[in-house]
Amino acid sequence: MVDDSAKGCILGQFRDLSKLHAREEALLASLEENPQQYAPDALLSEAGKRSDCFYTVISGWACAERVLADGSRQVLDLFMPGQILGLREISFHRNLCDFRAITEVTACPFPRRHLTDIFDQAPRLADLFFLILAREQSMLVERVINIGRRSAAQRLAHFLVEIAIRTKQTAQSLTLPLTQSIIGDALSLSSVHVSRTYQNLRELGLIDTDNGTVHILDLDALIEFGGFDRAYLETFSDWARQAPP
Amino acid sequence: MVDDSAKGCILGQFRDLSKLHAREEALLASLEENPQQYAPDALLSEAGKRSDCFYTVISGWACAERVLADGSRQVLDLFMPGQILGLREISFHRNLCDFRAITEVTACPFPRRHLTDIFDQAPRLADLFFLILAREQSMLVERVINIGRRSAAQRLAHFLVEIAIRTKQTAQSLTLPLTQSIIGDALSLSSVHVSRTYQNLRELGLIDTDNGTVHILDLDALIEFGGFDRAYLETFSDWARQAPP
DNA sequence: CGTGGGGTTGATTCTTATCAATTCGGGTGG
DNA sequence: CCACCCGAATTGATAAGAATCAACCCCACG
Repeated sequence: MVDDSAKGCILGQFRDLSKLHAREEALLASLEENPQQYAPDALLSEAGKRSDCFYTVISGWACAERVLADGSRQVLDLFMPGQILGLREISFHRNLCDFRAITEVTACPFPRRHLTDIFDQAPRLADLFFLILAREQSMLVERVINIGRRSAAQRLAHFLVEIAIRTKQTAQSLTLPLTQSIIGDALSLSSVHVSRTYQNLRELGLIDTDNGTVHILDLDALIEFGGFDRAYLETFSDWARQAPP
Repeated sequence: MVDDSAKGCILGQFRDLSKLHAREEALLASLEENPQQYAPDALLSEAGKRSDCFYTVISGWACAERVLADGSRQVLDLFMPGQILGLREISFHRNLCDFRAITEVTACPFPRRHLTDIFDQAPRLADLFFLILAREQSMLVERVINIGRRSAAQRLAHFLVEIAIRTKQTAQSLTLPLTQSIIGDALSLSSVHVSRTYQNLRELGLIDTDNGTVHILDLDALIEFGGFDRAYLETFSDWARQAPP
């Protein structure tokens, strides 16, 4: 169980992975000392620019995106409260993609160097960051498969299930602050086709929609239909060094 | 410059990232003590199975793939000598995808636990593994963009450039031990369409092919055409703790 | 009341998949 | 050395899925 104090901060996902010491929790909390506000559509960080920050998302939704030469856009990840944004960029001294606020966002930037300090002071947290990075990678793998191998309807079904599980809105009604255009850019579909595909899923009796909320009528059927496999979000290994007593 | 002793072992990519101590090099070398042979098409490791190994590839090509319920296949990564295979699976106790030899492969399995030992004994190597994982993730991002947003011809162009750069076959002729069917599964195209697309690129004067080797007639044009950006393979940050003197 | 962004609908076009037949090339066995 | 075989590559014909273009609706907001 994640207690309430972990809402809207990154402790939650770390606690999912391992029991933490007070000192480790304090170190993680130190990443969230400098909250900033970002308006919808604002860039937290821009492709091609030198960047030496990560961000933790406190509230709101953000995304990683890449805009191609022809103006088309691919949304690469969605970030929700409690997630770390920009980790993968650490390998490079220039950003490879944009990070953009979707809704009003509160996020805490912290310098890359801070992460090495943390690794120094709590080597075991390095393991956990490693796990988190690996898990993000698995989500990208699902994205490749979703975009590469599934029909529009399956893609959307898979996407909705992923969001439902990630936001723990297991109940039927799912609030998405996403326009169909953003969903299209995430699933490599045109916004027009997202609209038709919603209709399609409604006709199949899998979901119902009204105005920004999606009602999942039959979660199991949606999971089945979208070829969704919970494994990549839920079953974690016990690799990582244990906390000393 | 990478000296010859780093050919076919993972030292090469670590040295690209940072200067290493003899002790660190010895630790890395300890990952490559147990070479195994795999026939073409053999599975190193299978989706859904419990797994607690990584592999370093010594020779030959391998891939990560996922086979869907309907029998279609998505190739997720290609692995060449000197690369580490299976890192991302560390988050999970079951494999999320297959790892398969494409050619005859020599690879060294080593247990996950070994990695924590290394992190204990050389914390700075943890940073470098972190960087490598992040870089792999960036390659996946390019894959998403390639599959999601580019035409078949651009995809193939991008793919060929990536392979050329990764294998350092900068010269015009590029040897690929890949059937068009595998290329199709990697680019989310049918094998038939890969054939037509090759033809397309030949007509554009960008490449020429004969029997498993591709001649890149105009690398710059191919890069331009495929929308390729070297950044994700080449410019690395200097994050990571420095070697103590 | 206008205005504008998001969503819906219809008509058409484009890209790529699919299916089927044929060719090519390397390896094998007689 | 030749006949055969098999997997890979090519070619052609057709079909499906999604993009694009354009019009229109709805509604929140000034």
